[in-house]
Amino acid sequence: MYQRQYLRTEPQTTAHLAQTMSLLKMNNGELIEEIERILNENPALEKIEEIRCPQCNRKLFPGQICPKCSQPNRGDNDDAIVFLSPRNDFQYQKDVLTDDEYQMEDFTPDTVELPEYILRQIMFDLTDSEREIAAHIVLQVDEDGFVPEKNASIAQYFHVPISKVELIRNMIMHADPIGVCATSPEEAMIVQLDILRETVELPPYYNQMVRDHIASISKKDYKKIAKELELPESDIKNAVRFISENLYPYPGRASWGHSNNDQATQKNVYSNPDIIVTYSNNDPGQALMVEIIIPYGGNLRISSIYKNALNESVEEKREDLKPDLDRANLFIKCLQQRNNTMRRMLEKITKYQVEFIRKGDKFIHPLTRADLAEELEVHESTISRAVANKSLQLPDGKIVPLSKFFDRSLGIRTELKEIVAKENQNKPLSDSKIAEILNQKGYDLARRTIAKYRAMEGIDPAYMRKTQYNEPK
DNA sequence: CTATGGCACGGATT
DNA sequence: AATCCGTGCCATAG
Repeated sequence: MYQRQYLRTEPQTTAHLAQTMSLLKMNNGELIEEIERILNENPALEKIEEIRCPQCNRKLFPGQICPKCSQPNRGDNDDAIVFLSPRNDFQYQKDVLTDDEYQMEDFTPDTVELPEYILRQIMFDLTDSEREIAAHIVLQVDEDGFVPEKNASIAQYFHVPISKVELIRNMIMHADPIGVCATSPEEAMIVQLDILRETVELPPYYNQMVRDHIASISKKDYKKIAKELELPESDIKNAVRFISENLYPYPGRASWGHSNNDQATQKNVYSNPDIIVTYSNNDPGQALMVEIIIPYGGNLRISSIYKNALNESVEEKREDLKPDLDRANLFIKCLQQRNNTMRRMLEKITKYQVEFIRKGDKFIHPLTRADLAEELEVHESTISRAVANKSLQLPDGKIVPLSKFFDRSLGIRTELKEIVAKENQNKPLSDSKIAEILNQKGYDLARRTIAKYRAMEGIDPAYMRKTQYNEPK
């Protein structure tokens, strides 16, 4: 049985190989576009609307996991059940920015293109007159991602009720980047919280903290907040950590704090994930469910009409039809290939990184694409492509690039963050001191490297951390 | 003199 | 072959 699977994954022809490779490096957003393109262009391929299991072709309800095919994978991996999920209730935006684009250093939100980018996402849900209003709002967006003009004044300008403007602005704010065109950082962050709530449970007081206490948060005056909300200070600290890790006050910049350390929050990418990891039954004690989202609206098939046409047609016409048929066949095969590779890869990754998924950044194991390639008996570049551009949602709701699983320094960086968080604010640790501590813990690192990690995490140098404390203004 | 950031080199990774 | 990453050296600021 091992044999059979091996044969199925091994490409047979060069055309097969080339197409599989190009499909492999696409994320779901791109894949949808590609499928649409092929559907339009090739009459031999058709889409059937009901959802079927991509492996055994059994009919499924929307969102249902194939009961048959999720089972066999269980044997070789107790920690995670990896399966392909043919959801079509997932709305993908075609032009979401991939993680890599967010990470690119020279990527700056382009003030010319951002408005268009936003408009395209909401265009189809609006009437003509509403589009005009939306355009008016979006075109005013400043480089931080805000539109300060009040709804009331916009309403007056267009002679429409305020509620209508509110509705439209709300739609804009829910588009990517989330919170864009809000009037203030607070408003943007509230919207981001709402969106996060769709996948994660959050205490209700988070909203209040964002709305009323941003000033105190940036001053690190947790006591004041704790007092006003009548909550223990530890809760507040957790909340602040969550807020600073998951929300970004300037939707146009997509980063916290000042522009010089853009790297700091690159991990917060809001787009639809290609893979979703959850605990089965939402119980952290149970196995991980790894859901690889496959974005067909239904399955792809060779069109039966086309098949009949081919059989009934005369000899010379058959010559014309054959290439289409072959291409369609090939495409379907390549998609299966892609799915299979993704599944095999995810099985290994999740097994190897269970601790990281369950317990957090600190427990990440070192892993290189080369190792994985060897184990799966595929070429390194196959893994590279399979990892590229994909995003994965962790059980806690965070969406991270799949490449995070290969981050060599993440473990050390979180260790570093903890050290800094615990340090005495009056005598901050210098880089060399931190290096010493880390060396004692068994990490072999140079002082210079600490400085780099600090910058990555957006932590200020020691002298800055000191003065910050007793300087209110 | 100490702490830190910029530049650049070489080895590993993709 | 291109890119990323850790590190050493040096200039600068306090």
